[in-house]
Amino acid sequence: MTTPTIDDLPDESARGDDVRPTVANLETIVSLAKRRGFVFPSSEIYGGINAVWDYGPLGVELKNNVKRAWWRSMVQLRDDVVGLDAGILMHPQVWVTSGHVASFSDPLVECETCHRRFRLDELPGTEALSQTELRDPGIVERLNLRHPDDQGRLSAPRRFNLMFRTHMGPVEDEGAVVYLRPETAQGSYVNFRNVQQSARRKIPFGIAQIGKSFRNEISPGNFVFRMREFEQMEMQYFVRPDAAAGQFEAWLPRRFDWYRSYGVAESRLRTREHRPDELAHYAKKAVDVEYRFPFGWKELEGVHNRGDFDLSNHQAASGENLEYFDPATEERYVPWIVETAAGADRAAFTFLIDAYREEEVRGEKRVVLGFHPDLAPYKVAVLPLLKKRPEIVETCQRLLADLKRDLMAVYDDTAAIGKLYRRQDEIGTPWCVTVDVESLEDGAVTVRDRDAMTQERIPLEGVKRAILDRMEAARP
RNA sequence: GCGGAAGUGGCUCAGUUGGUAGAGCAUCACCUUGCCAAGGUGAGGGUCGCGGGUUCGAGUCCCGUCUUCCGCUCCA
Repeated sequence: MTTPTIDDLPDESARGDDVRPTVANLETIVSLAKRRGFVFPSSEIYGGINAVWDYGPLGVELKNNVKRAWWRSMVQLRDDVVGLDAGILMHPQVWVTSGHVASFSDPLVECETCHRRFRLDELPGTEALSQTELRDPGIVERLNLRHPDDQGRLSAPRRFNLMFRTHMGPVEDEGAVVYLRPETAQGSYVNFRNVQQSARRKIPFGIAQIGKSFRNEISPGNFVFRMREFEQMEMQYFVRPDAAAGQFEAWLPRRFDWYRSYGVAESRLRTREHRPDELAHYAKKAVDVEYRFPFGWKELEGVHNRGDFDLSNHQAASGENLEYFDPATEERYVPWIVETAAGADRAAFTFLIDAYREEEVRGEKRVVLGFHPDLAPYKVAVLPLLKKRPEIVETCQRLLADLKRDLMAVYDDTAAIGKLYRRQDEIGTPWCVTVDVESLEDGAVTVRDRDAMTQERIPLEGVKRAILDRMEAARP
């Protein structure tokens, strides 16, 4: 597979019709997710809590596999990116310096008559306003904005900060306020010098990080697409200032390609560049990789040129020197940063939706998940054709124990063979191994491939090798 | 957050003008069968999101609240 350049990527005008069947609606995938143990509503026995979801036995395998695949492509396979796991709690000054205390918020106005609150940018007459104008405290007065329903006077816009606050230590006063991080990136920035020196990296190099972030979103929703607690997979690439634009162009297609390489339909992927007025406060340029979800084209991952915004501000605020000295050219500069910011939950969600297939058998609709083998929760199921014969069950158990040493494997004997296969199809297990009466004679078993719908007799002792070889062959 | 819709066993739903809950699938057990959702018998599982009210009596009516979905909006 050749890596496309930025010009080869489909843009928002290229929204071709899918040839592959898609999930009819969100409810279908939500009920499948719950029925089979991928995702449950959080705290469900108490009525649930908004915008938090729990991963069940299969979901946690899927999400772990997604994170492992990302880490492999980003850290393991690259010489120029190293990993980091910074704390969720950071020094409060970090968020002042980063601009999140001031800017990471939505402007709200309150009606002085009915005391209801509105987003300023949703009021009639504010459509044309820029982000800067929306943050202007005098904007309501200047435009003489009123509550459309009762013509009540509106307060000046106040910001509703998207960061969760909590207290550090035993005293809950204002001086002890700390934030739950709204992005993992700042952990990489404040550790820039530590990582660069300890890992002896020369620019350009990157810091990769996977971890939880928290945003008190006003409008969460769409299942796990926008949650208040979510997991990010971010990579901060530190470059010479004059190399930032070129690195941006290089990273975007790599990230686009990553989703494709794990089986996401290219017709459901596209890129979209942010308009100047929708850029985040730190970004010079931003392009999203988007997926066509059942609820529309939505961002999967953002590639951002953050310039020297973060490091320069941290340098100024901390008084620490965060410049990089290039021994070859004897130059000294604050590096620019090209960031790739992906959502682990969104990625897992995408792979789940994109793996979804419906088949029709005898008028009955049934679901098959066609996960890439590296992402599938279980790689292989061991099934007895008859469970009456103890030797067959024992053979299954021995094989299972051997497979489990290297793979997620599962045994099931509580139904007829057709239903056992069916169950595995529904949770996306790529391979099934069936032990039958003949196996006791010839020491061979049937290996069934979900996608190819082929069956093959393989000697018992060669089964694990055969499956590992097939996984290796499918790996990007 | 605003506007609209909805919340009944794990899932999908039925439940007539209010009379103390049913089905299919799923799950489990046993019998039968033995390579692609098999058949039979049986079992478990719901104070109908939660709280209050009206009523002799509420899944069915009223109020509140929580949650989900669709739209607006926004980010990973």
